[in-house]
Amino acid sequence: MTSPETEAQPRRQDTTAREERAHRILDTAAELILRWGYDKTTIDDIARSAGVAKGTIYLHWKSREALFAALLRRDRVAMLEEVRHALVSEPDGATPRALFRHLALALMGRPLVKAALLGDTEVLGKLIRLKPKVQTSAALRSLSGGYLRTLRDHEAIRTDLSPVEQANVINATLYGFFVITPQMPDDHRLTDERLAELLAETLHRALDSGRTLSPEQTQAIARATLAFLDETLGLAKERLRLSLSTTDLGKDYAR
Amino acid sequence: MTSPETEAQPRRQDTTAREERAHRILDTAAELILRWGYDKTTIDDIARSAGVAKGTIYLHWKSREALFAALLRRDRVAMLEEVRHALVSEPDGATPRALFRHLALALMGRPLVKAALLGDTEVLGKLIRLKPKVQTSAALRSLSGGYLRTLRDHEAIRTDLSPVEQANVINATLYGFFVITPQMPDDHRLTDERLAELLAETLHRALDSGRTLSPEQTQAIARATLAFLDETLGLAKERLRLSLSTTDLGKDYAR
DNA sequence: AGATGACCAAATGAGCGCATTTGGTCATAC
DNA sequence: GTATGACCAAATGCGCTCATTTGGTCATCT
Repeated sequence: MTSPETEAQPRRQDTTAREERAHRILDTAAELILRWGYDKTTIDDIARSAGVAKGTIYLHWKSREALFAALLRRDRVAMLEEVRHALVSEPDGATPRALFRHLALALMGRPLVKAALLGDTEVLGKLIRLKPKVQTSAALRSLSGGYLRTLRDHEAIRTDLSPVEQANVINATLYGFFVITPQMPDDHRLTDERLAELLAETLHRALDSGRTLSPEQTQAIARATLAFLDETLGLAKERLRLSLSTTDLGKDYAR
Repeated sequence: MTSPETEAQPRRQDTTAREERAHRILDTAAELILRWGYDKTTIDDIARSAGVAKGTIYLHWKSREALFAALLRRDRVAMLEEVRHALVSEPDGATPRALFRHLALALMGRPLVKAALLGDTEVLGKLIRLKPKVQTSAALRSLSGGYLRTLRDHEAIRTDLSPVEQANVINATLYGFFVITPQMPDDHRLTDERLAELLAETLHRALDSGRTLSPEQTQAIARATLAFLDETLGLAKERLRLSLSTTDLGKDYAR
């Protein structure tokens, strides 16, 4: 017997090849959106550049918007993984400071994520212009939530500032460094590494409690930091999965 | 003898009344530009609201653009004077930290100066859109120049960061606090006073050398801080004077 | 002289028609 | 089942017109 439809997995041809194609399409989309911006990047362009027919793209995503959502999400996951990798290789261990530094550095190398964070209409065009709502995504929310509290509980950061105040400082500083960079006069421009270092140091000085931590506490902080990162990463991965799965061409991409 | 034209001052009627009228016009312009934005605020509107004829406005400024330049400059001078006043009344004396705090607070109360600083096209419209050049005005330049060096020389601020790096930190942080504020979710919003305090403290921690200064050094810092402020203020006043003098309807308003 | 507002050239903006493009579908081919 | 591209309704962009508005001037009045 051939047992035609009792397959657990709905048999689809070469799942790997499908995924590869999806990524190829996203690669092309990334290239085009960075060159021409969202508004001027058409599905036809992407299909042609990726060497597939237009219809094929709609076998992967239900709309143009969904494709770009997937693109953004993929980039975000890649960035977070990059951060995670750098963080575990960090000699000092996973300190908040190291987290900020690697996060900043990774962000600078991801123009798409950066554009999304800054709400850059130049690149993201109407994708943003029409919904400037959810920008401050769940990431920062959850950051100002759980992680900050944990750091406070361990007295790794100051307790004389409320979590809301600390979130403001973090947001503002992070944001400021990214907005100001491209518009500094040439003779004031620093390397990405230096900027990331300065940003991390500024936040460190702004928030650090200054007290010397016991090895146990340091360990706990490192664990919490990685846990926070993994949580964020997991969430981002889940979102990405939704954006890539064929079965579920969900219509919700709230960033 | 009536000595008709040997008067030293070219006799013009009631200089005071003229100035008052100029300010009344600027007041109306300020109100209108904040309500409707630069693009939608017409000379006719201003004239009508200020109770003068359109021609009269052109007795004060040679163009619409010149009028708004005067407006910006007047606001900047007022803001700097406000800062100066707050700074000399400061119990701690004129520390850089107090300077930043008062500057931030004053800035928050001056939507026009803030809009100019942030390049807010919503308010300033084409006035900015056409010349996004000179934005980072001479103020910040001279700040990163003379004043920072003085602070370094007195070892009031760290010497392990270059002036350029310090300028980046200051710019980014300042900028970040202002950009992020309006777009924070409601439950994360702080008062202007608290924000200014946080900003000043963040910069203080980021830049301060941490060493205890002798009374003489403190004095020197205070003097330098006030001197810097006065220098900036003097420059701003000079610019404003050019924007208000009838004799010289100069065409240069490079911010 | 100082102030005014009618006046004008230029800019702006709304509306319209038309050609092209674009996102998305689906009958067809493999 | 999978991929394709011809196909279509809708959107976009462009050129144009026409009416209104607007910045700026200047003859006139005070």
